[in-house]
Amino acid sequence: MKLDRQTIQLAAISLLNEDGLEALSMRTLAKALDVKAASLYFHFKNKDELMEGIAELISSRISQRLAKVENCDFYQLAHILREELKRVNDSPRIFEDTYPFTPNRTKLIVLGMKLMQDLGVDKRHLTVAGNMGNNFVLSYVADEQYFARDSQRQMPPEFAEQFPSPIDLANPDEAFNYGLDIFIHGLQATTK
Amino acid sequence: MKLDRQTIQLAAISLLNEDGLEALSMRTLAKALDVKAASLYFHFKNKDELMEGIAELISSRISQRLAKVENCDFYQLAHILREELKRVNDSPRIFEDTYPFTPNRTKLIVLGMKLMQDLGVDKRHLTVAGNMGNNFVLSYVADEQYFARDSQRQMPPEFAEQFPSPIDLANPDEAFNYGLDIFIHGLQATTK
DNA sequence: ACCTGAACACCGTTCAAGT
DNA sequence: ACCTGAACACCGTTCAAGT
Repeated sequence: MKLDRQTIQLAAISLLNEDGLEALSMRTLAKALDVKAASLYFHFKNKDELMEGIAELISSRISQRLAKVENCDFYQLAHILREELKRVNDSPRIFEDTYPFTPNRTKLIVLGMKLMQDLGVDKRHLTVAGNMGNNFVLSYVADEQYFARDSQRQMPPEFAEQFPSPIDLANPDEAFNYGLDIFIHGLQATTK
Repeated sequence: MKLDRQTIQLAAISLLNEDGLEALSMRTLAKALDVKAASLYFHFKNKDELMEGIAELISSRISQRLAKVENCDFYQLAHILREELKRVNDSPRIFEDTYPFTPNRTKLIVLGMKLMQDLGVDKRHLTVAGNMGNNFVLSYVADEQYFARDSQRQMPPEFAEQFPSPIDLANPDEAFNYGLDIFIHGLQATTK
């Protein structure tokens, strides 16, 4: 078997999409690649570095898609970010768990802050606002994937009664836009 | 040794505050309690149930504090939530990983939604807005605790240059209020 | 240069057995 | 009722050894 970092990362993503993060071990990954676990350590220093590579790979996909968008605004960034995160099961957890300043991720962070500046956000607030926007999308996708996984563990019935037919994760696109609106209007309201 | 769920949960919180979540195993916890790992399974079905108990314990602390506040508004809920989460290292991760509808947590969710309704949020939007508010505080505390842990792994210097002297996690209280303002003003702007 | 066998020090969990 | 010994099936990681 001829391994390289790319094929290992892609195999890892396949496993994630089948069984989720907790089923992804160096051993199951090796087995999927028809290789021994120790071999992976020739290509990655450790599991953390592999996870970092996955986050970076996803970030590069996002960068590539963004490059094709002209006059990209913050809405489009948020939507593309969400879409690409959704393509990899448990990606929000992976992003939370890894070092964020790899090349393509840094590009995204810088772009996000630039687009916020275009929205009128003061320079002193950029890091907080950027973090908050990032956290919003990550948490949103995490909730979506959690919801998709356990259609069982829902709200207890007495609870559900109180909030009938809401715009919720059953209407995920609408709900995402609503959340995004809150954030963007909030940004603008606090900069005026 | 006379064990019960409370003492086990408190010992677990102590370990979290010393070495963080990844150092908390059933075995290290048992050792801290001067007992064997198998004993813990008399009191908790499994590790997940223990984690759920910890989240519920933190939620009960929050409930107790809130009970003493008269005319509680959404700001105060957010601040007390943040403060109590900060008392337990890696608590945001624990909240994300566990079933949310335990008794005291459910009380907090219902209260949060009520306070949002007071703010003028439409009933149809309550679940999304509630989730978003919850995610905001959890992510914020997670970032604070991450920042406090690795004072090393900072922004790379070329990056830091672009954003001089921001209101960021080095001014955590100010930054939290700024983020909270964004959220609340955004809520109000999208309900008008 | 790239992969493996074999080991090390861990995990969560179960369950018959002890008191 | 409450705890333990001993085991099972896993982890991530290392490293001498193979090709």
